[in-house]
Amino acid sequence: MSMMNFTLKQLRYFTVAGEHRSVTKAAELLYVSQPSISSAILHLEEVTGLQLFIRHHAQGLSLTPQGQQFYRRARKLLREAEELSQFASSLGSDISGTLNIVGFPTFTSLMMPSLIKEFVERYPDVYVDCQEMPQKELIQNILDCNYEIGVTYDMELPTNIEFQPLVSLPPFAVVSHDHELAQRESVSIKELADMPMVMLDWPVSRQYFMSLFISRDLRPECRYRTQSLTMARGMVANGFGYSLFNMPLSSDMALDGTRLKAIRIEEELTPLTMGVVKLAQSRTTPAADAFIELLKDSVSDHPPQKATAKTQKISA
Amino acid sequence: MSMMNFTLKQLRYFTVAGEHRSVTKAAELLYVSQPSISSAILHLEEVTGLQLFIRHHAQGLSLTPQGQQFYRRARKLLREAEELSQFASSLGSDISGTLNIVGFPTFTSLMMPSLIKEFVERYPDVYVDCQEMPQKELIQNILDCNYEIGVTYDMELPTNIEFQPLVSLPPFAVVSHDHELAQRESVSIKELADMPMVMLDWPVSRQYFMSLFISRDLRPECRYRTQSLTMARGMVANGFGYSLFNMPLSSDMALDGTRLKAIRIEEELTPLTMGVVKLAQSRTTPAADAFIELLKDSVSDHPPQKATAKTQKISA
DNA sequence: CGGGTTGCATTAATTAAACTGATGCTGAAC
DNA sequence: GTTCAGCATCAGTTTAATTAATGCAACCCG
Repeated sequence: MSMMNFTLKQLRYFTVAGEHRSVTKAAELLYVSQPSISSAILHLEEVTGLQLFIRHHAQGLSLTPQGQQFYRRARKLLREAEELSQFASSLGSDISGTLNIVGFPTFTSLMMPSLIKEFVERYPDVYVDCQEMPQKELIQNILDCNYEIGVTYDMELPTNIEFQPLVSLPPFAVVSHDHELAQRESVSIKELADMPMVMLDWPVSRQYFMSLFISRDLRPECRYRTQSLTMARGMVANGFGYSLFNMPLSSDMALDGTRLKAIRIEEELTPLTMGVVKLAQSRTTPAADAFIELLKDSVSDHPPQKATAKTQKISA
Repeated sequence: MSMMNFTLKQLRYFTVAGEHRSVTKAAELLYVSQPSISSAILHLEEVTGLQLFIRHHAQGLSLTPQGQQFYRRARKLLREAEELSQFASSLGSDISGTLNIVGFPTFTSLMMPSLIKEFVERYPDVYVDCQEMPQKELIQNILDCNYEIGVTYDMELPTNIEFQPLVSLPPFAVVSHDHELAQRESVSIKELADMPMVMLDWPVSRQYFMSLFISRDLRPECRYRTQSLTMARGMVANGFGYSLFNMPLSSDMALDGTRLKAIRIEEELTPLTMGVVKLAQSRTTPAADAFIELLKDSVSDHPPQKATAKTQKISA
C-alpha cells in the first residue's frame, strides 16, 4: 500500500522545470544544482512510469501531453500542501478555529452564555463548543484532551491538571423569605447545624459543604437532597429548610414565585475557588488564551462576589 | 516563500500515530522503528510551532485540539497525494484523459469526424481535441508537444518526427461531367499539361502536384488557384478546367449542384502517403495507441482508395 | 560544414537526512 | 517501592539528496 513514492520536493522541482521548460532555469530559481532537478524529474518518471518531458537537445524541455496532465495535478497538490502549512501557522497565531470548553454545571449555566456571546462577538472566527458535566467526568475529558479548558472548582484535581484561580466563593446560607432567619443579617454555622437542611447534592460540592460542618465537629441536619439547583431553590423557598450555596442567587425568586433570601455566615469558612483547569503539559491555543483573559476581566468587572469577600453581596 | 518544511512521509507517520494514539503502534504498522515516528512528529511540531500531541507517560499519546485540526488537514493532503499517485498510474495504463490530434485539412474534415465518433463510443473516457491546420504549423505544434499525434502527408518532415504510413494516395484528375475528358476512362499527364488547370494551392500539396509535371519536363497550364477545396470543386464542376486531387471526391456534386467526374491517370505517378506523425522521442499514451490502431483498421476496412491503387474507385 | 554553444544526463564524491538499536526517563500499575 | 509501558534521546549506520565536473547530442553561426 501507499504508492506515494515521490516527495513534495520532487514535485516542486518538476513543476518549476515544467513552467520554465528548463532544468537549468529551475535549478537557478530554486537555488539548487542542475542535477538535483534532473534526478527529481527522472525519479518521478521512474515511479509514475510516464514520460513527463521531451528533451530538446540544447534547447530545454517540453511537457508531454501526459506531463501536462500530471503537472496540473502536481501543482494542485503543492498548493494544498502550502495551504496546510499556512493553516498550521494560523492555528498557532490566530484567534480562530474551534474552542472546546467544559464547565461545572452551576457556574456554567450561570456565567458562560453571556461570556461566550461577548467572546464570539469579539473574535468572530472562533466557534465555541461549551458543555457542562460533573467534576469527575469533566476532569477525565480534560485528561483525554476532548476539551481544551475547563471552568470548575479547585477540587479533586490530579497532579497533571493545572489550575488557574479566578474567584473565591465563600459559602452563604439561603432561606425562604419567611424563614426564622430571614430577617437576620448573619448566622453562625453552629446554629445552622441544628436546622433542617436542603443539600445540593453534586459529587464534589456535597463533600465541600459537609466538610464545613465536620471540620468544626458539627453534623448538619441534612434532611433533603437534590441534584437540581432549581429544585433546591424551590425547596428552600417553600420552607423545607435552609441551604448552603456558593454561587450567587442571581434571582431571589424560585420557579414557582416563592422567594429566597441569602444570609451571611459569621464564621470565616474556607471558600471554594472557581478557576480554569487545563492539562499542565499542554500549551494553550490563542483562542483559549483569549477566552481565559476575557474570563478574568469579566470576573474582576462583575464579580459573582468579591474574591476575598468577608461580607456577602448578592446581586439581584 | 515555500514554507513546506515537512514531507509527506512525516505527515503519514504523524497521522498513523494520531489514529492509534501510539508511537510504538504506528512504528509496527509502518514497519519502521519507533524513533523514526517519534522524530517525524517532533519535526512537525518544530516546523509548525504547534503542540500536536500530549504525551501520557506509559500510556501513549493523544492529539491536542490543535493536533486534531492539523490531523484532519494532514489526512486530506495525504489522500490527495495518494490520488495523484493513482492518477499518474492511470495516465500510463488507462485509455482515458485528453487526446490532442492535429490533421492536414482535407483529410481531417473528410475522415476524422466519423473516426472520432467511433473512437469516443468505444473509449468514452477519452476526450478528443482535433484541429486542422497547414503542414508547417502542424509540424511545429507536434514539435512543441501541443498535440500528441498528427495525421498528414509524408512531406517536409524534420528528422525527429516519426512517420507511420497509413495509406498511399495516387493522384487522379477531376473534371466537370461535360468536360471533354468526362467520357474517357483514363488520361495521361502529358495531355493534361496543355489543358487549363485549377490548382488546389496548399503549401505542400501544390509543390507535390507541380512535381508530377516537372519531373516529366512538363509545365501545367495552372490558370486558377484556390485554397479552398470546396471552391476548387466548384470551379472544376463549372468548367474552369481540370484539377488534380489525391483524396477521394466522396461526392460527385459541387456545392452549387453541378457535377464532377474523376479520371484515372495513365502514368504511375508517385503517390502521396498519408500517415500518423509524432515526436520520435515521445512514448505514446494508451489513448493515442488506441486511436492509431483504430485509424489503421478504418483505413484497411474502408480505404479512401487502395494503398497500391492502380485503378480509381471513387465512393459515391 | 566544422567549431562553439547550449542544456540535459551521468558520474563519483560529499553532505545531509533518515533510520535503527540501545538506553534513558517518567508516570502509571500492581 | 518495584516493575512496566512507552516516548525521547543518543550514537552509529544506512540511505538519499546534493554537488562539481564531465559527457553527450543537437542547434547555431560564420
